[in-house]
Amino acid sequence: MKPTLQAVADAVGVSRSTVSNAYSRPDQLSAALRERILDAARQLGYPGPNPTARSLRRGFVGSIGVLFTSQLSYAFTDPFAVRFLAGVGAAAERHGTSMLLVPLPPAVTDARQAVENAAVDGFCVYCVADEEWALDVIRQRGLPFVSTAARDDAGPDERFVGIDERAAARSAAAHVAGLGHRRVALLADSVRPDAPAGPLTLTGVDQVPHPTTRGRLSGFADAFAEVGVGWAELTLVNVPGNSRPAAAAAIAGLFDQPAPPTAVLAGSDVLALGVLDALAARPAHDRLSVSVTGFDDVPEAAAAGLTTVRQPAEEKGRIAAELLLDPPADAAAGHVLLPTALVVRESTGPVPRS
Amino acid sequence: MKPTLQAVADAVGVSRSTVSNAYSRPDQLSAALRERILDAARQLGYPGPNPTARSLRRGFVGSIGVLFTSQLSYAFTDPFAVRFLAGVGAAAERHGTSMLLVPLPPAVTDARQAVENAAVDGFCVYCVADEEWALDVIRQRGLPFVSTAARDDAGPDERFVGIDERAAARSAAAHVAGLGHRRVALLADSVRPDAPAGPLTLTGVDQVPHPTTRGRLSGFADAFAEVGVGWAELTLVNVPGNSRPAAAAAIAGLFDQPAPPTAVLAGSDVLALGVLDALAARPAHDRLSVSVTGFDDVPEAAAAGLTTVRQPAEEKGRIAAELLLDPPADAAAGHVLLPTALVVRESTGPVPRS
DNA sequence: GCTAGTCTCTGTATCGATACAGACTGAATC
DNA sequence: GATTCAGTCTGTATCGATACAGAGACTAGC
Repeated sequence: MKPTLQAVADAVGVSRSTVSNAYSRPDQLSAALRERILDAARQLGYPGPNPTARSLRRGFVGSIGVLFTSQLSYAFTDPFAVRFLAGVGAAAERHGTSMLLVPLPPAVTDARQAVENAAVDGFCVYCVADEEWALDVIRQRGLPFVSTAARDDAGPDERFVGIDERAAARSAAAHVAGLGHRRVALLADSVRPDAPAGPLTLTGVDQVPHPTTRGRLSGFADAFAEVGVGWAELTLVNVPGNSRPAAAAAIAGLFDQPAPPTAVLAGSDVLALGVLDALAARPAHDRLSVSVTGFDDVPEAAAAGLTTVRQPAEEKGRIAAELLLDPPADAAAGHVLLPTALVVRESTGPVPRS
Repeated sequence: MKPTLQAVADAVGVSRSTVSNAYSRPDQLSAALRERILDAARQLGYPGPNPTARSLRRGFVGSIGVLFTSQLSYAFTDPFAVRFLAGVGAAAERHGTSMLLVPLPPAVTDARQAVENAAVDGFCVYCVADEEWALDVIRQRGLPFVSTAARDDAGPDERFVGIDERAAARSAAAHVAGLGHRRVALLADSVRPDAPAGPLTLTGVDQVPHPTTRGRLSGFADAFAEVGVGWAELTLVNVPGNSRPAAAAAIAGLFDQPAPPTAVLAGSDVLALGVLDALAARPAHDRLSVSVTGFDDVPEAAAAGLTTVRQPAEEKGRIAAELLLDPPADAAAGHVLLPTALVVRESTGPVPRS
């Protein structure tokens, strides 16, 4: 058994408080005694104050949780998520705070427990799918958090960093619409919680529970409504999970239909790259005639010539962590909107005449 | 103030133990009482057992630390490190364990503290630079750990997962030597703790403190010794920090010398890609005539046509976490050597005649 | 009717530290 | 010589839970 503070105190013949002070408040005792104590501690093999006990007594932990409302493994697969993490890490580094990555089991009950058990001082919630339950747990625990999705029911003191999803998505769709495309597929991750992969019919975009996805799909719809293409005429495709293979699989059947889409608007670059993968496996005709857009502008998008919407990834993470670690006094400053930009590359072009 | 277990116990009129059992050991009380307790807890807004207090009492935390002996920000910049993390994450996910990423301040004293204060049950130490001090702290704390660098002074029960660095590096160097190269530069991160960027003279490879770097440089040297090129004839170049720009900057001056190297062997893909960046900024002649090899085989290496040594990144992370989370009974099984393979691409070719 | 055994629930000790009020000492001030 | 004060150190209460031994009540078995 490792010795405790008490053991060191006994060895030196001082009180426990004094040993504690030797570690945590050196100004509270003479330098000589402090040296004697640290020497004795070394000699006994005392590992230093127990971090858990310290946290309990002090009332804070010194680490923040990062929550991905999807399998943790996905987080490392999506370059955007990785850049986001890098941003959080940079801010954490500056504050001397650690980051706890909490994997969420698939079953909601277990996932709730995971969030309940996380020893952290607050959460950065990176929103992928439906995370309302996670926010509930965090609120219940009374912990502060920063979300990356704008939610209507957000309380006044709930912090947020993100983009105007709807306007950003609209810019991409307007570009595609401007190129003449009218038969269009919209591709998104987890449109509905338990929907299967592939085409999905919804009466309206308001049926999409996740605010980020809903925002992007709304933006897409806006731009097409403007050129006379209604929601019902757009093909909505669900992908369960934000990964290239999943997107490729979900979209595959679409191009064999009688009147296939001439453009695919994806809710993320990872999905869009999956679409390009699927197209690459098809005859050259398809490959060249279908326009594809993504969202995020990850490094791979540039390499693939993907038209996409750029949003600042690292900054998003950095700001999320900073909003969490030193909250602005002004509530309005707790709500940060980042700029986006449409990046046009080779993956979009005019509708081919056929 | 949030209510505690005691508050719930008082409200229901039972003992604290019983409330605790309602959460942690449902089989210890009747279903009816349990429901009553949980109801009361809901009503009072009790956030559930405090994770810190629970950890203290139970004696374990339920999370493992991942230590990068470099700025945490770098970890997200190196695709190999990201894949490693993904592997750790996958294993952690299966075990229901969280991952704590601990940023290390530049000053060693502060860094030691960071490791001392981390509330974790053990560490995966991803080795980049010198981390002997970190291992000391971990040993002092009596925590288990898994290292990715083979060290000579490792105790019998110290776990390890890695590759035969020397043999792997040798295979790359032998390939380059076989192509006829004799004027060669070796590029590595943090060859010596405080050495500046650029060429560095060492009397021998044994002067390199970090075991991984030493292993790789030894392997490079082995292959060239075999074709009659001694250590003194090789140009050793130090890069402070494992990043593309740092590598590009460190190597830049080399090609303006009278007899520039015809090949550069880098200790990692990130460094090698930096060398390619530097070459891309030079006249076509240089670009085409210098052979470059990397190490790791990150996805970007394939895209860049980089000849490199492949090692399984995710598996390394996964196995590291598994060795930590359920240690093999047999000590020998705690020492895992992964396979490597030389991947020849376009970045290496015969020495140009000039 | 008595002993055993099972279910529930309680009470006390404990995990390992930090906070805070106060005691003591010796020097400086008037 | 009394007062003040800074500098050190101690003692007790506390952070919020879980472990474990054991007390009662109740059912079974003989």
